[in-house]
Amino acid sequence: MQEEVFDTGAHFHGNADEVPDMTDEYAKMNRTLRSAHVEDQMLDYLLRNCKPGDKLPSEFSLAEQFHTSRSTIREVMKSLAAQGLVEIRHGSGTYVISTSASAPDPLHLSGHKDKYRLALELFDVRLMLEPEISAMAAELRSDRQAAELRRYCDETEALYLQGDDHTDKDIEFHTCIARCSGNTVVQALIPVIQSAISTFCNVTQRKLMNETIQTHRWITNAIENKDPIGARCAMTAHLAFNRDMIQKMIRARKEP
Amino acid sequence: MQEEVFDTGAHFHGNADEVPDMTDEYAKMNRTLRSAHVEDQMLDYLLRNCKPGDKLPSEFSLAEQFHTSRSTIREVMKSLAAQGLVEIRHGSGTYVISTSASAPDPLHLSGHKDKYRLALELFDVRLMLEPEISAMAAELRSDRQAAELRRYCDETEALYLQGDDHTDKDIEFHTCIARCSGNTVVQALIPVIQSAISTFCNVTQRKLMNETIQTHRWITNAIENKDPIGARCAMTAHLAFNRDMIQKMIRARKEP
DNA sequence: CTTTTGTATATCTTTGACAATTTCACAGCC
DNA sequence: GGCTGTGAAATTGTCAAAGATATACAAAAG
Repeated sequence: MQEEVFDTGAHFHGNADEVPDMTDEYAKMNRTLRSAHVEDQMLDYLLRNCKPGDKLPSEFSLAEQFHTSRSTIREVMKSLAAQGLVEIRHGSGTYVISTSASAPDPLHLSGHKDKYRLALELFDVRLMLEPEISAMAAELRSDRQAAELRRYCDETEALYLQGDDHTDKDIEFHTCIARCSGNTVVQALIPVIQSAISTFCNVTQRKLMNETIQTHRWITNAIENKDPIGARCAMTAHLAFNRDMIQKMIRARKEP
Repeated sequence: MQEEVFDTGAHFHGNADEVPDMTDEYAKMNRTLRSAHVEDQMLDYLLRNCKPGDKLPSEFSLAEQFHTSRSTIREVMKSLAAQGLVEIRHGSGTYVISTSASAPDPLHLSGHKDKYRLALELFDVRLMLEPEISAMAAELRSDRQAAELRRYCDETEALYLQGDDHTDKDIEFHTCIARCSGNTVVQALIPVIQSAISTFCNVTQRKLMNETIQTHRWITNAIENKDPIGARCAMTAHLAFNRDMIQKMIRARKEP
């Protein structure tokens, strides 16, 4: 009773003679390997719609939904399992372990002495990367990605109103922008940097959330309107505001 | 010709202390999954007997040596690839990336499909980070650091005149600038990015070295003169030149 | 209620075949 | 000689089908 939860982008499979040439979206991808594409989509889905503990559809079912073979699905799953994202239980099924694809501390930032200063440096790096990335995202985004960003805004606000922690959603939002930009390096970098901020520094404050929600919408609007300069400005403002917050915390701790 | 390099523990060598023939008994006794066992052995072998760059036997050959099927081998390889230990190249073979469990590829960039595009993305990231870092370095450098930069320039030129590879010195030079800036995050990031370029992309060309040496001196002079804007410009020019080189290589490969 | 049994479902493994890609030697040309 | 392209060989990628093995769950037996 597993519904079609995955949007494989490859519907309209009525003709059994031959898959013409994938689909419009596939055609854009320059003939990349099937498994890599499936893995990307799977990763997208895991990061977006899954909670730890969730059970994935069976391999057979996944193979059908992705219009591929069980072997391919198995190899993708093995890869995801090796990355610690899912766990495969023989005879039972495949389960989501974690929805953040980040290793604990790949850059060895944990040994830093002054956590405020580390936070400042991390925000400096973000200020170099993310405004530019946002501009690129505004130019290159797909319609589906724009909708995704908007959804993250809504979900973050919902978590805020509930009083829950929105750190993970925040990371996903910024990672999604990196994904829109098409730059896979930044895409890998953002979650590492951001989770380092939340893990080692813990400088989030509740009064920041309001700003976060508002500015995230601002950024989203700019990207949706394909306005690169606007996106760059909004992202710069967002990060600068947060950096200033930390700067003030440092001063407050040192002066009095 | 690939010899029998793997001791699968499942041969009929007649070692009494060693496990007796258990080609079929593995599953029964150990209860561990076949693929997990093969992966363990493979990992053992990689960590002990392999150097980065080594080519592994073909999947078919491995399947024979481990008394298993190609599918199982493939799944093991997918898992190892996801851990950044090996790289699988379609039509070519499987190659060792790293022999240490410590991540030399913490961002998992090795699995990228198109190495030219990856190089481009890496340079894009450097273009976001390093000009700014250079400007900071120009303001914050110490006298000893300036001398250090100058020494790197000399050493790089010496290597060039000898005809040796100067990749490592190049990485040290840029890392040193990051150190001057005081930002430890960028300092950790630069070597990762730059070694990824030289490891996964291998787009260095001898005619680039001349430009490298000249521009490195330009950058060094600006930092020495405490000229932030000059340092930013020089670094931008340096990276932009290299990025353009790659862009041309991509065009050359696609157009004809 | 507890234990056993049976059944359905899921993953694991094997086998065989073919497609896609890369590599390399070799012939042909300037 | 040096360059080019062409085709065979090697290698990974994908697909399909079948049986083996492990788990989950419900029904039956004690």
